Amino acid sequence: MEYNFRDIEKKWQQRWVEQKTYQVSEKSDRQKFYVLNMFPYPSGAGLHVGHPLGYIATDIYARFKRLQGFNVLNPMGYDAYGLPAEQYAIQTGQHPEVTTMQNINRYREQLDKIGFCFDWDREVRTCDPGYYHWTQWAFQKMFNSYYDNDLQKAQPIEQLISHLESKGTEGLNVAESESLVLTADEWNGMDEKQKSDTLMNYRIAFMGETMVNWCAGLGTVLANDEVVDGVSVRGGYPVEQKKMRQWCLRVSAYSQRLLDGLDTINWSDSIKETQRNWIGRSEGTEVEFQVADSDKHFTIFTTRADTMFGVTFMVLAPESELVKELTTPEQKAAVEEYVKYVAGRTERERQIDHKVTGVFSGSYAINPFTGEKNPIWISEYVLAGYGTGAIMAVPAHDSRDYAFAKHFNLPIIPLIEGCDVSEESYDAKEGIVCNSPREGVTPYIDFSLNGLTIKEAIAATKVYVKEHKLGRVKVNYRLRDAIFSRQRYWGEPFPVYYRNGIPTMMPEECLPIELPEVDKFLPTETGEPPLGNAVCWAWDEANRRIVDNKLIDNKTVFPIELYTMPGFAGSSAYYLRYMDPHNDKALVSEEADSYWQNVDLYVGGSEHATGHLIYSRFWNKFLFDLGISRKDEPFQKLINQGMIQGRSNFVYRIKDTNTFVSLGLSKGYDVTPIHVDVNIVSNDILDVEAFKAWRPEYNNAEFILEDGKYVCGWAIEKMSKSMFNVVNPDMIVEKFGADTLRMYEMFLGPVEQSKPWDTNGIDGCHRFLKKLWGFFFDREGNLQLADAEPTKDELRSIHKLIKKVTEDIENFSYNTSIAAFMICLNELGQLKSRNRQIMEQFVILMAPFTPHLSEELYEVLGHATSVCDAQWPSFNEDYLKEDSVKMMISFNGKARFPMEFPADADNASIEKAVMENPQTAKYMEGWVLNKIIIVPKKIVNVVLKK
RNA sequence: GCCGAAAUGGUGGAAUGGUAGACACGAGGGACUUAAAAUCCCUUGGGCAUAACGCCUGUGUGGGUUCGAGUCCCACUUUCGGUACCA
Repeated sequence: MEYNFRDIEKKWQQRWVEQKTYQVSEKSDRQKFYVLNMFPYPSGAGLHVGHPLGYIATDIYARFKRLQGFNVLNPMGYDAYGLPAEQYAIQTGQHPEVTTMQNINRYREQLDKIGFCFDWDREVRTCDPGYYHWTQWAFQKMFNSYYDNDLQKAQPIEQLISHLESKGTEGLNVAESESLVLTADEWNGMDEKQKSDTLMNYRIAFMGETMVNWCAGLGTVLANDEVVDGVSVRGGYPVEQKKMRQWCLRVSAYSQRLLDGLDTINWSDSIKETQRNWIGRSEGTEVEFQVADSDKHFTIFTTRADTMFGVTFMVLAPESELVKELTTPEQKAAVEEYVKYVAGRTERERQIDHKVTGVFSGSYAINPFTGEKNPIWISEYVLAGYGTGAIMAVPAHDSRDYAFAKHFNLPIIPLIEGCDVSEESYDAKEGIVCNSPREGVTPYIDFSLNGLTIKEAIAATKVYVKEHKLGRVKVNYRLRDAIFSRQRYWGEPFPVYYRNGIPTMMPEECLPIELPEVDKFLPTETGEPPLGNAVCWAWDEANRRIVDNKLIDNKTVFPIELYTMPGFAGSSAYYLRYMDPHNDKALVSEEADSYWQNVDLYVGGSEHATGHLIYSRFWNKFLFDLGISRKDEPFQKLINQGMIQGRSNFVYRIKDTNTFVSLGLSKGYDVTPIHVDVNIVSNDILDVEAFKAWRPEYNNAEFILEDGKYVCGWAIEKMSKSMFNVVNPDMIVEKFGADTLRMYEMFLGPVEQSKPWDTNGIDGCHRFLKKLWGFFFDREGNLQLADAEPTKDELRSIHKLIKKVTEDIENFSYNTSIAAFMICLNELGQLKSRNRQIMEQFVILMAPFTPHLSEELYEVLGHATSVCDAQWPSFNEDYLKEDSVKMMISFNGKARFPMEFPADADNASIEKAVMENPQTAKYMEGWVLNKIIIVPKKIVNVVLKK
């Protein structure tokens, strides 16, 4: 009887739904296990074979854990807000909700065919009001919180307000945009608007006037991780820097906790390292510089405090507030022109050419160590957003300062003994300090670094600076606050209205504030975001509801925020929502949260390292501070599945003809390689007739064949429609079945590794499943199992498998456990085994990989319950013991011949047997025995000397 | 530039410091069949042999540690990710 995978898979998929096999509840005595995939954005193109890779890996682990007795949560949902749906809406007028729902349905259809054990009752969609209710809610909580640096924790804003009321900013150690100094009287004397503006300096969700990545092509601002190489990740439009009023999240407040938390979680070193770099902690010193002939002063940040004596000029960022202040009247025109030039440069231009540009401000700063007057320059190589936006330049020991000094002919003072700075700067942090101060120069201060190592010099300078109140030790982080508003339609609306220009939160009980309908998805004619097109988008404060715009009177009816939230808003806490997805009273109930805790295993691509995986950790830490989330870190273990690349095929057309020449013969011709649809190529052999039918222009194509076949070339490229190398999982399921697809995707190689999809090898897995089927049934369909007690050989074979598969699944080494299945089945085949007990264990071991087939065979074996509720077999070491062991005899490390010994042979008897073996004498000729090294069950190495 | 990962047959990939190339694909040969499909068996890193199934060589390159190195150490080359005027 044939292995009819179509009927089997259909039958079990139906039964799983009917019997709610995958429904889980937190009301369980069993230990919990939470596995999670990064939920997909449902794109219009549907799933290709690369998408399910991570889902299958997770599914196998989830099923394995369930068989081991855990109560496993394995949910799935959709990250449904996003740009592509909106772009499509702008082009076609189709509402993004309509296309999004279509795409979701298509995804679901495709996912259902692969046989996942998702609990679909827990599905979430970020665009669902019941879901984004809690996104809005969290935003309001962030608005109403500030970050206390002493407690390292978010606190209610009311506490800060009462502090300001009684003490002003005195004794305040909190995360802030800029450090303000206020007395209690000053605070109490402020009007409502001033107070609101001041609090924005402290709120965790705040409105700030900041430099943003403005993408004109998309008509919106973007977060740093959404910009790569100066262009937008989506669409590749140029991005420029622009100062705009935006909602921001004070992610930077959590920098240290985000850094420290990395040590407590089980993620790959490379991802942790990427996050550490992104957070970019740097310990340094802030030093005050007095401006010459003026009472003005400013602060710089440096990690090289040891180089104070080598400063020859100062540099300000062109966007710095200091520029205006320090420019002298004579230089005003030149500086203004330069600032204008820099403003006109896009991010991309700045990144591509590092041109040395700059202008002199006219002012000088007094070096507190040397007393020298250093000219203050303005240059784009200093960034406004990092440190203080001002630096001290030490051209001898910083390559950027060096290039600048060379270009503008500024002095260069070497500070390390023996370093040569005639051609380039000496950036290394090694050597002995000299010229600090220089010989022959009257010391300005009583302080010398000469003779110290750089490390010592940095430490000594820090102490000096602190003691003499010249500055302070400071830790800087590269991590920036996240820009949290987007000028788009298809996102979560802000639950905020403007009460006389003051951003005001709508009452918590009124959430969710639903996304209004608009007739156009483009910005309004006056340049407002798309929500400006909404007719019904005003807040009636008294009646606490949304009303028509026309009613706005700014007395009782006020305008509502037109911005929407960015993509990461909805994806930051979705793992909590899965625990309790239908709760309309809370993000997650205490009961569900304390049972499920956090995600034990998270699987997704490493491209989210500096985006989602930072935001999510931040968001979770905030909720942890609020007592909502139980764990400080949301994802305990992270596996980054590799990308599935495409394997493209090429045909070779001889130039200016319609003749195609096979790969092996193409060298003799002048040919153009042309991508050909991989679906009409099999094992690199082109289906010539299908090719002719593929495109009209190939109707009358001619071919030069080799051995009667047309062999195609191939290359590994990104999987994309334009390369004709997209392989769809539905087609594979249709042809080979879901179990084969699941198995083959895992057989391709380690989950974490990127690899090309090659349909060619799938036959091997399919054949294996057919073979397994053949173990149960003969040609006529009669069950051919024996009820006998298993033999020793059978037991050894299956227990070897149990051991291997159990260990491999724990290590996500799925490809090797599949190999083990194949080996075991071959062994059982050689033993002519049809033992019922053995096969039952085999079927259970296979269940995570091939759930449909395992269910069917489990039923055939006479079980009325699902194989999901079977018990994972445990192995017995006793069965693994062999009667005899084969060992390789080697001489001086070179393997020579094998010998067999009784399993319990001791070293002495092995040595004796080896030395008595006639072959040994041959290899020992001309040598003297030195020693014999015996590696149990592996090798006997006879070490010889002359 | 900096950080990270990797490099093994025609291909995907296996190898707690212990017979390198498991398992699979592909390829070649054979069996069954009128034929094809399906299935099964044999061979398959390279070279030299094939009278003697034996010898040599082989995991990016060059060194080192070790009785023994794909694996550990040092230097280099290449590839792929990430990141970048972050002071």
